Amino acid sequence: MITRFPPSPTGPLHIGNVRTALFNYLFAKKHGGQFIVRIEDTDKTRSKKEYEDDMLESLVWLGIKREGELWHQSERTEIYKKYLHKLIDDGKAYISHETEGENREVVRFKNPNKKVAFDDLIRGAVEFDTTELEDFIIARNIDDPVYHLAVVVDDAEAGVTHIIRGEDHISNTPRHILIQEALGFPRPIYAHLPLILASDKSKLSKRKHGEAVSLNYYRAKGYLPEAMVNYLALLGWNPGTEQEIFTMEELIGQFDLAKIQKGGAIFDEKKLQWVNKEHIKRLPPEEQRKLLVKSLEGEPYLVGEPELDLEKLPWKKVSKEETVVYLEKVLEIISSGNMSRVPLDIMRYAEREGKGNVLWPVRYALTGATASPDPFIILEILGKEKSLGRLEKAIMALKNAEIKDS
RNA sequence: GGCCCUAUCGUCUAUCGGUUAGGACAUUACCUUUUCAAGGUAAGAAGCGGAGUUCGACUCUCCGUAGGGUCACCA
Repeated sequence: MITRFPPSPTGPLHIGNVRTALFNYLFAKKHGGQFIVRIEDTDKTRSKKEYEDDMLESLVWLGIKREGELWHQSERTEIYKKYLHKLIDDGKAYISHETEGENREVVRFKNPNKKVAFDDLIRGAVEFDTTELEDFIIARNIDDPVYHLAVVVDDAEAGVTHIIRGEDHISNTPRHILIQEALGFPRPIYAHLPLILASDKSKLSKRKHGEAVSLNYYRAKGYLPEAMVNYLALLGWNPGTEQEIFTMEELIGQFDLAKIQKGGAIFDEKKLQWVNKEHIKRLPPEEQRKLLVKSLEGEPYLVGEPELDLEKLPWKKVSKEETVVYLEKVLEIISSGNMSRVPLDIMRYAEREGKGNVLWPVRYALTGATASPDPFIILEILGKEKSLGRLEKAIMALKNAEIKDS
């Protein structure tokens, strides 16, 4: 059993492609087969080496491991040429003299104009009448094959048994089957995946939906590879149980093409966030802390000056006067102690006075946010000077308010 | 428009003829003295419409309707 992922290096790796690669990988691994990758760079003007490198590196990051050698279609023109000649010699294709277009002598496939039916693993029986395809082009010239010819040849030569790809390819399938038949290749088993949709239910596309369609966008936002894999696996597939958080190994063990959805699925970053959070929780504490700190970079309440609402500063029923006392004590601890034992001292004090009474106003004074990570992390990120400054400011504000009140 | 595909809460989905239609994300409310990008409890929220098949349809068939994909010398 061999599955494949054939990206075209004309842009950064797309979320939809990631899922397609993942499903091919999971299916192959589940059945002890092989997962291969091949670069479809027959479009010489749009293909770029940097995109290829990015895609390959992305797969490594995700933990999707390819096997076998990496084919480049651009290096296989002699092979395609051989098959092109065979087709022409057999009368299954012919050189067509065009009156329009750049290339005057394209190679066209002689369409037998028949009905082509295939059993799709996800959709069941699908039938097309190929007549409307007419004598479609399979090469720009004898040295320059078009996608349809190249895929069929490569899949056959690589021994690909299962073609799992996006639904947008379903209408290409009859063409491919026709070429396979003309060349005497065996027919692989097809499975067409439902598309990943944007919130407007249209296919996710760079043109329409911008950066949010590329894996790099989410990677830069700090999402874990495990979370991307987990979430994407759940888009259009489910194990039939109520488990939602999976490791790659678990996915491989439970993956089943028969449980794939037929309709498209909208990509929901909110749920991705939740999946990501669940994976973070399963990490060792030091890793979690590192991630937390990293994710806080650029947080508005850390970068700019926090706006304080004095009413929110004291915890619950605590008065402003008492809050001032608590904050001044913390201020003292921070300015006198060395930073490494400050958290311990504050905690000890807070436990004596009531954790909420002390910790809440400290955290709020530092961030101006009613929800944020704990005060100690904030303290560490802000540093001694900045933290002291913010605490002093809060204390001053409280004192001024008291004067006004009385 | 032709061809193809699809159709359960806002979203991802369970259900393979008989269920108070289940779960998760999100939302809302409440709780929590807060080492908390948190946790807990609760609530609201769905079978596109119409025929048929059947004792019985979310589930099967057909017809509508809606949405999507595709119609390149791009992959």
